[in-house]
Amino acid sequence: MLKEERQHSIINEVELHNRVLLTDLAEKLNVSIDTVRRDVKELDEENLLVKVHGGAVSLGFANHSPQSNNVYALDKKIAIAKKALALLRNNSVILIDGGTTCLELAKLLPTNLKLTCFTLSLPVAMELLRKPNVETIFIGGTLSKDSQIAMGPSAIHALSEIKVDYSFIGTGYVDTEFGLTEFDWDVVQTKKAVINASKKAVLLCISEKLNSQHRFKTCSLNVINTMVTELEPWDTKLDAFKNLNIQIL
Amino acid sequence: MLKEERQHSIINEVELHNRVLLTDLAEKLNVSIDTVRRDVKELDEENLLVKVHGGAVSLGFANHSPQSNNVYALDKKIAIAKKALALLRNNSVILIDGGTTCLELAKLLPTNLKLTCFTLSLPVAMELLRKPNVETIFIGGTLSKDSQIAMGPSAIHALSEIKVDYSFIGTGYVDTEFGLTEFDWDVVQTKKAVINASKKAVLLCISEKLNSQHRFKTCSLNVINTMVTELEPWDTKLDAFKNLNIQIL
DNA sequence: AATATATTTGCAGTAGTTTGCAAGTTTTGA
DNA sequence: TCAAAACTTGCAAACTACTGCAAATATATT
Repeated sequence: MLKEERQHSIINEVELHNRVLLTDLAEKLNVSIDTVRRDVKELDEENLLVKVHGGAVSLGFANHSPQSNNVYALDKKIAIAKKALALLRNNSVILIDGGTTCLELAKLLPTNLKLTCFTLSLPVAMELLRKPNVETIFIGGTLSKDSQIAMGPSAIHALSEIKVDYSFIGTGYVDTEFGLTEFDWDVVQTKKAVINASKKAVLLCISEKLNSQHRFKTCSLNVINTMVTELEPWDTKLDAFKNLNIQIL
Repeated sequence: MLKEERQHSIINEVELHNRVLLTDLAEKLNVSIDTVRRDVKELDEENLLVKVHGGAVSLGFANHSPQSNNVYALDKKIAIAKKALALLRNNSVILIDGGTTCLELAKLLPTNLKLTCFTLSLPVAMELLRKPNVETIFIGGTLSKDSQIAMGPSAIHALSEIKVDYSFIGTGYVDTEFGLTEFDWDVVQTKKAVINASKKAVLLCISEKLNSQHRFKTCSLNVINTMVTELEPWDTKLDAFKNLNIQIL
């Protein structure tokens, strides 16, 4: 096997799984660990990956800095996603909804966490495929052009046949009185089906959305088991939600 | 054997397999390794391949940066996709399979063409969402990490409930005797379901794949209605396929 | 056709790379 | 803090590359 081939495989492996161990590479490529070490060192010097102790990580993974994709309040959404991670256990069966906050959750799933993960969202699915220990199942349906989410009867029907441990959902608007509301009727129908398909529903929601409403209602707040915001639990903005028997993270 | 001839063989070999060893070339071409070395050096200087220690790699392969997703024989695949477009009419209901050739078809769909389009492939779905007049329906299922395609029982079941006008499919290997074959068993099961879900099946296939086989059979060539390659219809490589009642584009 | 000129090819010796191993040092995580 | 794992360095064996040269082949000229 040529050196170039080997290095190409290493790049592929790193890009696919975000990280890789030198020992695994050596075994897979049938060369000594020294050779792999030298290869990774060269690739690091060419800025094709980042070498770390014991292995290598992809460039995208190494850059913890918020990249080119400018998401509104990305730092808050990342904070929310990190908190939500605490709910996950090995071998959980979960569902991740669409939206930028849920996408951050998908991105931040640890590579060593074993999960079965359903989703309706194309971008979330793309991220989940990068996680070596996550089995990803896409709920099929008609795709919405702007939200990139599967919707419609077939998606709702597919959801009726599953029951996941946790679903992580976003919402357009949330309010103590009206609950979760949306601008779009189809989105509401799909989110209802998602909530029905889950033992526990976890709402991921930045504080800007608290106390806002729109025209179509997804559900009342009492069907939500856990709400995750970027705020500290004792923040006064959350007071109104604490009386509703919701776990607040 | 003329020098030109030999160098042409070397280029072919490198492009087809992405890499080649000087020792193998010397043996195959019945010349000394020095001669091959000089040939490869010249070809490298002409930027027709990249010489590396012990062999040579193709241009696309050499630049193993993950960002520039270099597709093998992209120009041929684009040519195939353009030909396949001729089959489409407004309001057709079609299915586009995964694979790089099918992805090119999705990219090249005219923005004014009205279609209902099913797919199992995440990258194809991403492209279809960019087309304003295409209604995209994703066939859900367990997503494969390397092919980024929905597979498994639920995908096969979802396929059993539809019948599209045309399905555009790729294949790993194709041969007049053995038909369409694949490396992967699950892929074969899914492709079978795709073909059953379509009134007409269109095979998109670069000429390099003609007359090659692998271990699992998708279907015989007689269930394929149309075959699209980058070759001219009168190319002799297609002669063997013309006796099989297949439309050739 | 015969000769001169240029190119190509294979060989041999030398120079340079790559690889795996071993000994010693550093980092990591409990 | 300690033990395990990972890293560094130097080295020898195997492999690959380059150089110059002579024989073989091709091309051009008379």
